[in-house]
Amino acid sequence: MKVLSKSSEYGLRALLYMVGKDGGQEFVSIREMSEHLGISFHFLTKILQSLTQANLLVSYRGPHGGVAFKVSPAQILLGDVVRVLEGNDFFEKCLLGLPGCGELAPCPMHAFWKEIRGALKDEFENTTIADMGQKALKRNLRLMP
Amino acid sequence: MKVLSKSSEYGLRALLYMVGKDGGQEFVSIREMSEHLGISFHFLTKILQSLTQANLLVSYRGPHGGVAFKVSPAQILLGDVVRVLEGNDFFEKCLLGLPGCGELAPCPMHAFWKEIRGALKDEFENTTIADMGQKALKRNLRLMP
DNA sequence: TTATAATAAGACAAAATAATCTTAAATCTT
DNA sequence: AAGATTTAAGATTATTTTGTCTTATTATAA
Repeated sequence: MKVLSKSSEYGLRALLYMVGKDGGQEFVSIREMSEHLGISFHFLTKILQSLTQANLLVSYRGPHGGVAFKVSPAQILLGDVVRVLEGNDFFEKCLLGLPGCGELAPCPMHAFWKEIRGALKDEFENTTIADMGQKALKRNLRLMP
Repeated sequence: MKVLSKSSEYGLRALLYMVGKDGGQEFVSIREMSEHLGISFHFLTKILQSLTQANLLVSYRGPHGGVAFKVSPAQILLGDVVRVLEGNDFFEKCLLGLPGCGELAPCPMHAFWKEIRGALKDEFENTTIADMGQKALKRNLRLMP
């Protein structure tokens, strides 16, 4: 049951790392993150570039460069992140992959999938990176393999 | 939010088609299904082979051959199908993909993911192919694109 | 101003998933 | 017995996702 792509997994873990570091105030080196989190540096760079282009982060080159939050982590929803990294229809897809599935022409799974999918969407649309970061920090939760 | 692989999508759709056809009594041609459902014949064949090898279906070659339920569709859980087609750990995976994530060493998402994942597992472990097929038949629900 | 450190961008490669093709084996019909 | 039909099995190809490598660009610092 793989819900998120590697891009989303890595992107979220990186953002949580950033919050955990200093509350998300200053530039964090991508190299440093890639090493601490056990993620390929170049791959992570591309993921964070997407988040930069989506105006969630800002980046800075040169010594002491890295990425920092452009929008406060208290205003970035988990849903915002996955929508950037996986597309806007992330929470809309049919469980059986049928293109036109919806209230008008539901597939056999539609009724119950709607519930589950809705619950996840709800969580993702009401939880911020800061919320998760707080929790992670307080209880010292894992961010790496 | 793609939860199931194409194999599972196709496999479930095929089983639902079989139930819808005659209540799952007689052999249904894979060719016929592939055409009705808009799925590649050879790919579907391989998927149904897996379900046959897992003893959920039986197959028969030659004219009027095909596949039929070995176990009654009223005794096949949705969970059984996806476990065959995607592996036994289907309902156990960490949202962030961290290998050891669990109660002892939870990731920041663990608490809420456990809930959602549990709800889905619950549905899959308490809903049979026959249940879904009944519903589909009654309301004439879609099985193809 | 030169060397160094860092991200940006895009080409390239590897791996996993999805789809197709070919040949074999089993079964039925005539 | 011969031919047609159908699944079985495995090889091959295509596509998508994931990961790596190289070169450029920007910034700092000596």
